[in-house]
Amino acid sequence: MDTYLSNIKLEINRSIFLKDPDSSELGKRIITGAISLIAEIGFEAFTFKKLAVQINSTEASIYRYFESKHNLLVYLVVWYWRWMEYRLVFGTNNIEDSVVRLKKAIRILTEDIKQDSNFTHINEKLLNEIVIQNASKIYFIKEVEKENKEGFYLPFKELVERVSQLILDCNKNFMYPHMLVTSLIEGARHQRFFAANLPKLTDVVKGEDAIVEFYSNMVLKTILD
Amino acid sequence: MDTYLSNIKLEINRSIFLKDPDSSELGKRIITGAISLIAEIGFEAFTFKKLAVQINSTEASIYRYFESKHNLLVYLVVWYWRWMEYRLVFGTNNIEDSVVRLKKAIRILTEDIKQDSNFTHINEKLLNEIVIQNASKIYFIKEVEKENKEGFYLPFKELVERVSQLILDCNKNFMYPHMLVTSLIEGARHQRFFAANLPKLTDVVKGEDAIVEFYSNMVLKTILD
DNA sequence: GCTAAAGTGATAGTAATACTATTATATTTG
DNA sequence: CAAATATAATAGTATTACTATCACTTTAGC
Repeated sequence: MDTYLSNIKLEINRSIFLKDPDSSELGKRIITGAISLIAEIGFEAFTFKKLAVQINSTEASIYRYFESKHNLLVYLVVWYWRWMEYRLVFGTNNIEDSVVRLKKAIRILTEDIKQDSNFTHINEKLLNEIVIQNASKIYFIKEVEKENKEGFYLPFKELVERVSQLILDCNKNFMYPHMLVTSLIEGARHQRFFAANLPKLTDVVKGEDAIVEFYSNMVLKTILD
Repeated sequence: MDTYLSNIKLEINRSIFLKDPDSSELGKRIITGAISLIAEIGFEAFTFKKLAVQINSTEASIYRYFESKHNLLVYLVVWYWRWMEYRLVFGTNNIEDSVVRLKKAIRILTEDIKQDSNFTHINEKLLNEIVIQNASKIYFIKEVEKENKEGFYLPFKELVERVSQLILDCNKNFMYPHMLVTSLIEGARHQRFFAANLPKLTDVVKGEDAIVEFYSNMVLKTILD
């Protein structure tokens, strides 16, 4: 198991929030509370009013941090991708062999998430569940172009670009690295959702992690001749 | 180009609607109008009130067909997967060679959608856009278990099962056919969305259809040794 | 051709949602 | 200690996602 640095603060694009939730005690309670409440009742039923009750604050106070519940979700998803990128860079550092490095990267991106205690007010396991169910809701909207211009998808794009480079390190002639990486990252999360909720749509194998196994195999066979 | 049968009626699970929209003139106007309005303003901004104005009817009348806008979306998506299955069965019929048949199936599932005039009140090109942006919203919800029991996801599951069988026809030992098929079907639609809105997440190649090419190659390399 | 039933339209109403605005009271900072 | 800032408390608004009622019209069965 890798050991990470303690007390990292991940940088989040300032246009996502009105006031940095990481800059105050209330801000952190908003994030902690939002993660637990969205995981519990789902994003559709989640409201700032309910969150305010849960964290003993008020709707108006939460609106000083985020202009909408949509933007709060964007914040959580963006934080998640920055965290993934951090895990990826940390976990693939100093691996010389490009294929070994890519395999490690795929494992990091597709494995099940356990608790990570480096970011005290964020429950990564619950956040992972939230991302699995809701990540695509931040871009499958009419306002995608506008939010793209504001940089909301940059962390995801940068993660995809980084992994694409790892693929090109293995086969510099491979033509579709980005397609492969997005298929891998989104696909793996969907498989976890299907395994838990719609098992006929996936192939659950007892014991070892079929999802990591499947995507490792898929990527390597696709890029190598 | 294949020629299909005319005037097919696709069977839709009765629990999705209150009254079959295919059984009346108003019902068909609701479907036609919903497709054009959702494509235009997006599912989030879409309301029965706005739809009523567009089709010169009333909110209450639409509620006699669908109990919620969510269920109307389910209807559209379910219709789409039944239509895809129809295209698949029709298009792979009488192909003896299992690899040739699978390649044809992949093309049918991943190619860009042109107009299909067999279902007069449904604009398949617009419906395809709606499915690309909104299909996952019918299952990424807290009520997934309940809606699964009502059979809302059956058409998608049956399509996935059918393609999984085509894969097993090529390699009966392949362990993860469902994972591969869902990665393929969802992935191809996401790539089209990325190509149009977030091009850094995909690899657009001018001229031929990179998406069909990529997924054909991915599937065949993954299943064959 | 009449009656009953079903379909549709018109209108009204409600609880909840997603905010905005205002004022008062704490807390922090210089 | 004063000034600025953060938060709480409260109220209010437009919209949404429905539900309910009643009247009118079309259709179907006898």
